[in-house]
Amino acid sequence: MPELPEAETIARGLRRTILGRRLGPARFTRPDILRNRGDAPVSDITGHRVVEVFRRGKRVLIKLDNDLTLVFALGMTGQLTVARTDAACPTHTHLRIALDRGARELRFRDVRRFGGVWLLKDGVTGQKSRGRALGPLGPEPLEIRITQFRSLLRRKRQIKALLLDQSIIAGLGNIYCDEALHRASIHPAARADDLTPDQSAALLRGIRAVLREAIRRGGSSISDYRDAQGNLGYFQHRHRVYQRTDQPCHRCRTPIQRIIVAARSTHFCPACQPPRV
DNA sequence: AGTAAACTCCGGAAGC
DNA sequence: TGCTTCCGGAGTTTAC
Repeated sequence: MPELPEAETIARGLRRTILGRRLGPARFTRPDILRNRGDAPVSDITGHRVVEVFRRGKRVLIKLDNDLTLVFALGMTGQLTVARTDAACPTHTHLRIALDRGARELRFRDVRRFGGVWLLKDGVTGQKSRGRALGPLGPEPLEIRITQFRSLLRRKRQIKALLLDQSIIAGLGNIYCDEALHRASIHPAARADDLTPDQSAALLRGIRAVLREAIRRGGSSISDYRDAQGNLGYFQHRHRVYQRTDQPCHRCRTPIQRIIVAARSTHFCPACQPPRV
């Protein structure tokens, strides 16, 4: 499921393929995949150039030269790809935007439709209308400082629930939460405000390390994830706990356990990540 | 107020 | 073959 590294990989791929290109008309196969109404008619993107492609949290943003920004939330099964227009179009493709006078197109596909598209006016910094497209969104884990991170942890909630909360810190989902907590040797159900300063620092290091390595390997393809070229990621082969139930911990050989934390399936090593100090 | 849990969306996979 | 159940990102609702 697309989290920060997958969104980053897609954004980088799109930057290579559509930056500076002019968009043609958009065609919605599922009009309700456009989640906002009234910011601007979709026809306003036609004929405008892509001036910026970037990521915020788990979302991919495409900014145009007329200050309109397309925001893509990938949900669980979202795919954002560039393909030749004459190539077979898979089912559940909800939006197609022509490129290069129609030779190629940008395709948004989302089998379960937990994702969506927003068209925002005045860019993203124009705060006003961004509404559900982006906010409320916490700071970026790859940019946050340790003092700020520690202050985010001053709550009684379970640490994993906190990390999953996009309004606290942006971009982490189930996979990278589990992986980061394992790297930091912290139990996923530990109370955030029980972590020692050393544990908090280890956790931020774990988050950064796992995100950077996942980005380097093009993200994790668990079910539907593909990059902008339609390729699989490679990081799923490097997972140390996620979906490794009953397999040996890479550090101590203890079988990885699966429990439910924050209503999410949660994988951890009972020896390396003890419940209490 | 802060936190947690339940419910909603959706469709594919797995189990019976 | 045909049910039923599970899963999950994220918003909303309900309950402590």
